[in-house]
Amino acid sequence: MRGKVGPATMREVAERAGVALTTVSRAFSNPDKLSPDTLRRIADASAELQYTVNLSARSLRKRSSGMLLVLLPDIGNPFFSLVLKGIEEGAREGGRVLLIGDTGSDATLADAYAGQLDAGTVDGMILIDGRVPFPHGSPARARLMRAPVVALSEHVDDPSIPFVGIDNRAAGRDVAHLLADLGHRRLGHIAGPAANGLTTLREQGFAEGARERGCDLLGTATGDWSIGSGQAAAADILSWPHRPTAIFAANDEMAIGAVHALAAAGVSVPGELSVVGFDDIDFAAVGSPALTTIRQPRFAMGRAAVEAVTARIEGRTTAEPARILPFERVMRASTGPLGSGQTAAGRG
Amino acid sequence: MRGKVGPATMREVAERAGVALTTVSRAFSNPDKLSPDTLRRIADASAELQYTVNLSARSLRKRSSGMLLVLLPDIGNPFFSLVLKGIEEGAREGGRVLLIGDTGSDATLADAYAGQLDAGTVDGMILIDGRVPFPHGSPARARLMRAPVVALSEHVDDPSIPFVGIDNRAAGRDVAHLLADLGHRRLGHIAGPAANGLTTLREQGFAEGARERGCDLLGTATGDWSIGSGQAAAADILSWPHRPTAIFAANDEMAIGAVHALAAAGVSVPGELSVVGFDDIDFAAVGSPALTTIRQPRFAMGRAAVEAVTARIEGRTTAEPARILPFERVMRASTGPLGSGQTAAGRG
DNA sequence: TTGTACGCGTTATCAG
DNA sequence: CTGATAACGCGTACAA
Repeated sequence: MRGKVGPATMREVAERAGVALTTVSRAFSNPDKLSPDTLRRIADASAELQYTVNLSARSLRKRSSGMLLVLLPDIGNPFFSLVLKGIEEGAREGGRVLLIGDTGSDATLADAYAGQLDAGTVDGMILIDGRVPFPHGSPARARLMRAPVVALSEHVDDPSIPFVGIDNRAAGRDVAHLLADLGHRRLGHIAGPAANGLTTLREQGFAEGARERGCDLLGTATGDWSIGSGQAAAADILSWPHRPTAIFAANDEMAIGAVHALAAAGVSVPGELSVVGFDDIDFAAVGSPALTTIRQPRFAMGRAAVEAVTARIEGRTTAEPARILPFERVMRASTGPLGSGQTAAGRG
Repeated sequence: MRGKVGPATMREVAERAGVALTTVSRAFSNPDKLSPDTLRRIADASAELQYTVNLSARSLRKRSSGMLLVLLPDIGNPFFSLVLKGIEEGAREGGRVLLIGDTGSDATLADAYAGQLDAGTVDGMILIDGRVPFPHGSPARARLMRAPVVALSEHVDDPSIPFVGIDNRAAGRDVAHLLADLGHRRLGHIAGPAANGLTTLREQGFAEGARERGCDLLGTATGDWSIGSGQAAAADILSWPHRPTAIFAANDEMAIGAVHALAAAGVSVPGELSVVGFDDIDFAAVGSPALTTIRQPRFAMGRAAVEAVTARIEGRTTAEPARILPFERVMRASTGPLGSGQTAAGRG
């Protein structure tokens, strides 16, 4: 007498619709090959039973799950929000769903997540944390390399994995040029964490651009992308024997933290010190002063990344090794020409 | 001659380790019940083959997947970042993984995601978008109600679903009291989208608190939680015939937008107008002026929510109908006593 | 166009 | 403590 508990199965739908199990299965994969009448009966039966395909079973059978795994270092970083929206939208259009792994930059954890790909639980993987799971040379790594994987935003050390993102080095150079064009000659940098690929590229580019324009890169303070680390870095910079007239923070959060610390220390921005950020997150536009920054096409990056994995999943050979998207200068109020503000205490 | 392609299976591990398939299975679920020697051989074999359990198969068999589904309206909203971190951490500790569904507040989409729960693809669900999937009274809804589901941050219309979050009405009242204590009597409000439960609660609470202290709530401008909508709302408020001396924005982003628009319009904050936000996102602390706001314990909320679903999943009857966490006033520079700034142009 | 039969990789049950 | 065997729900040759 006890009724069934779980959701309906195909067999139940089949019985109710008066067709064979197979037919129901086909109704969900190859609807075109069924007679309209049969299809309708199945649709009705499914609706009445509120039937949903069991994804575990389908996935076991098809060796594919309709899931995309996204590995990122910190879901709390607002930079990722729009990127994820782009990925989400693209995945949805492709009928796939997102599994998000926040690795906290922990390799063991990342490997654990990646095991899902290896186990066939997910169809493809987007790496936003700059690291390829599994030790180089291991069988698991080898298998990973044959799977649909793309690196987003940050390069990974394996060149055979397609990359989607901007040219970070060029962007770093551009910041130096921008500052040089404003007349600045003494530059400072707030870098991201040392081991990070983005940190390196932006810093190298910045140094290169400075050199090209005959500017002095007075020094580099190291942060960890967070607002707080930007504040600390700014305090550090203020203690340097030779103070720069402009600083470039490798992301907006550190730039915002720096601006805040500078204001607290009574240093006017951009009057005494110009500040440039990176990413153009939403809050960059509404700070005071609003932040000059480099805009990354975050949403488009997300879309491009899904497109790339999807292509590989479906066997389309769009195997471009890299998809470099354009970045963009966004000039706002946190930068000004050299000496603009040194004269007076401020301009009201 | 063609080698196998996919990852190793239990059978292969079993063969290599010289044990039965069943034994390998047990090694991964009940390791305690195996002899150390057997366990070791299986461990070795697994390592050599880089074996990973196939989660689809396990999930099919166990009718549970080790996944938690999180439904949220907008992954781009920084409020969710820390909440998600809390959920993530809790899920991980429980050996579970996160499936994140960004519904964009779209009911159809939410239902599609929720179907996964129904199909047993996910073990539990955390609703952060204030809506229970599936029409009231439908079989699917009925099944959902028996599944481990909790509402986080925003109440849902079904009282039988446990809630985790703060008392938003009380928080709204508190803001009014806070402002009244500073001497303000003419208040304005920037509300969230009309259909939203959070909007209603905070607005009602604010109105209530204002009434209690004999303040006039001059009007309410409606936003959509975004920075831009806060800017627009502020512009609107400036056009009111009677201008308030303090406004409460229902979240920090709108508050930040408002402060920005106010500054652009030459209105000093808090000199001429005090502004209070809600949530205490990271950026609230580093704006200029830094934002007075109500802090929600975002991380703890996430943790509490996983704890609640996990309890239900594991059959522990911690079936509290609600888990109300404390909010906290955070006084910063965007509020000041009435009239503090009306006298002079500013205080250097 | 529709139905039959088998297997995907695991876990649970029951013996040994 | 260990092993054989039967499902779990679905997709896909193959046959009709």
